Amino acid sequence: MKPLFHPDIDDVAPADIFAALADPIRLGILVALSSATEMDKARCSNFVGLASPSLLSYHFAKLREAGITHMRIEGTSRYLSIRRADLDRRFPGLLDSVIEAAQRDPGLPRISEEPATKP
Amino acid sequence: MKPLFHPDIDDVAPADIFAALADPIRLGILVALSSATEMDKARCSNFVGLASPSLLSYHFAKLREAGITHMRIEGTSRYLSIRRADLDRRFPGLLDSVIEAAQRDPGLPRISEEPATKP
DNA sequence: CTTAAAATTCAACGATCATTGAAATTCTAA
DNA sequence: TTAGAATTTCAATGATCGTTGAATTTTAAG
Repeated sequence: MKPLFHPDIDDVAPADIFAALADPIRLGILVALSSATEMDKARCSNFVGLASPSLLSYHFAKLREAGITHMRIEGTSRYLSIRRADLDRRFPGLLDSVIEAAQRDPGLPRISEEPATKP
Repeated sequence: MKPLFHPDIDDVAPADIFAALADPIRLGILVALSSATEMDKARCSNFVGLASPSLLSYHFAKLREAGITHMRIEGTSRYLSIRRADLDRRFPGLLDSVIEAAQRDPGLPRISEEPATKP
């Protein structure tokens, strides 16, 4: 289980960021992440509904390798977070306007609320 | 000479914008355009130096079809401008932070000053 | 040890991309 | 009318992309 690669934020070029944002599924992930207060909502397995596990893995890697997200491994699970401090320092204002734009896009795939209660 | 296609700004999805921005040459065009006060600087022929004419044409079309730029035909020349009002209304704050990020990117191709004096 | 859950890896596919260079277009000016 | 400048179009290229499904890895739990 090799440690995951996360680029130094200063090595990230604007074009790399935009390439990572140029996909509806990845924007959907970002939007979901941006309103994930509880930790459960940031667990990768909670993003099924956006795409198949295999495809999700691909998109998670794109976001991570572009410096947008951080991924932490815990047991068999992975937890995602936005690298907000890094991004805000390097690209001031960008993340907020990106999220705001994406949030209002009716075309984005969304995660259904209510992870289903276990009776 | 068919009139150029410019998408309605409301038909432009965030992912389309980011796809158009995911290229260093196009970011270079955007940066140059953003500081083009005089009209001469917005003429397409002033962007040689960024790429070959044929390649420039390709990138101009990408920016235009994504709703980022407007292109006006005048004789054999074309003049470019950023659709700032449209973009600011639809994606508040986005354009400014994009340009700011791109401007500071040392990796972007840039247009040389001084169009060469003719002695 | 066996099983199950979570996630990644891999090979394959068609689609789109950026780039090149040659040919065609469109307009202006001599 | 011809010559030239500005720009686009076209075909070809190799590269990368998003997607699928099957196989694999990794870890925790019975």
